[in-house]
Amino acid sequence: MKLEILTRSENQEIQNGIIAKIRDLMNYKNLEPGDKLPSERMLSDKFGVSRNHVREAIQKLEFYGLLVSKPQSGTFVADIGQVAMNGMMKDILRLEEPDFKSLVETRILLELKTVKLAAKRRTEKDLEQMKIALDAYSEKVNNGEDAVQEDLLFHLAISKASGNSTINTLMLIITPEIITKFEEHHVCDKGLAFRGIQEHQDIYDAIKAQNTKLAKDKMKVHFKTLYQYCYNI
Amino acid sequence: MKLEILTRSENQEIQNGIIAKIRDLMNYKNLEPGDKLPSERMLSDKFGVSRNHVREAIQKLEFYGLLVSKPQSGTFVADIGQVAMNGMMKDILRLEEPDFKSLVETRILLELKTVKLAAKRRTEKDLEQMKIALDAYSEKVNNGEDAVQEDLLFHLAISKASGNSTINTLMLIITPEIITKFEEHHVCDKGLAFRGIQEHQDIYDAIKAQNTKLAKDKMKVHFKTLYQYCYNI
DNA sequence: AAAACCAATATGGTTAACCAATTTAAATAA
DNA sequence: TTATTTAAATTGGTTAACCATATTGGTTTT
Repeated sequence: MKLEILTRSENQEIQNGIIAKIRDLMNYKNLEPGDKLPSERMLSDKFGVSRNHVREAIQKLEFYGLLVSKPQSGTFVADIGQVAMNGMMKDILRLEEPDFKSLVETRILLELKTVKLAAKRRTEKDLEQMKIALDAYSEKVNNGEDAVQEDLLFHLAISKASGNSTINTLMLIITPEIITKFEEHHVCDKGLAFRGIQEHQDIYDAIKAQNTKLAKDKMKVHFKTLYQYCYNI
Repeated sequence: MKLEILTRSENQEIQNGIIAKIRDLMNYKNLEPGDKLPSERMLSDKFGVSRNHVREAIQKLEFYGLLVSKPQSGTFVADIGQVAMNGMMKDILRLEEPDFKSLVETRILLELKTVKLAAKRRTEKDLEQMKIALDAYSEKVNNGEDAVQEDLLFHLAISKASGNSTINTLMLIITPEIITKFEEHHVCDKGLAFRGIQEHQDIYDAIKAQNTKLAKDKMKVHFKTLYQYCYNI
């Protein structure tokens, strides 16, 4: 419970500590792109932490594209200059848990653009998938059940229809957070859900008709309540 | 070299395989939100893979918010329904390496909105940071050096000034990929870079003046060349 | 002197053993 | 029978040992 959160943030702290030490080392040694980092064992020894922690820190930096590990060879500085390296390190270290408002704001701005792309590029198969998600949502709502998941799945189907794999990935990253926060803040009441059926249908129709402007407008309507909620919190 | 990529994609494959097996197990056992997954040892035994692989797969699913691990207790299905669970699992398994076009497209749509937020919310400290990044860029370009990193750092400073932590995180995720692809595709020639100085200055001035519309327009100008390049590739 | 070869070393990745804490259930007391 | 205590088993996390291979330095051969 509370301990779990504590240890988790503690872990985050020591991992960030290691990342900071790696950054300092890279600056001190003036490591340039392509240069090799000391081995994981040396780093764990020098920093006085376990090799696993070093590995995890390196993997995180690898995720952000700052390092590249080659098996049986070493870990290398990615092809990114020292300035960008320091700047991104700083950002990564200051990464905070995204707040609800910024999540919703980002989702809205992403989806308003995504729905236009979807209307432009959707294939027949995309339409099928969206229809399935739409029906699943309607059924849940009509049965008086909670339908937050089906709601988000419909929106994910749209992002997939946008034909933009990056957007799809980003939506995938923020969606679970949104679901969690939605349920925390009790965003979706029954009335909202019922209205949602028609709104979803409108969006679907606009995408099917490949009417980009209408699709965006309908999405705007759909987000109206959420938008107000977001800016009054 | 090529082997490295091969083994990497192989790893990806077995990890995806494990994720698929976890999904099947969850469906077969009808696991609901809050239910406990079999222990890592049991899973590694049942699937015939090492416990580390199971752990990594679980951690990936944890990153996407589908599972929650509690120390000395177990791994639990997140508070997300079976429908959403299956949908997201499917998406995660089909995650592909983002292509250049979708990366650029996403960056443009994100930044056109971000710059407006930045113009609205920027603090004095944000301005300072942006100025530093701006000067660093100018200096590199005037010295005839490559300035892709400094360019991106300026844009990251904008996203930070937007006051939206989620956008900042997403930008942070796609930036390294963009840098890499830029250098692969040789997007930035000298002429472009020189023009970039004035364009950056214009954007900075607009943000400083808190003129949201102007800021967006100047950003559009800045992206014009990139935009064309992106849609003619 | 230069090139080719080989063994020794160093490296990231993998597997197995270990730990602290939590959960479970059995034993005991009421 | 029920409530309480306690000990054993289970769990995710951590540490240490192990593996296959790329790299390196020296040796030999041409």
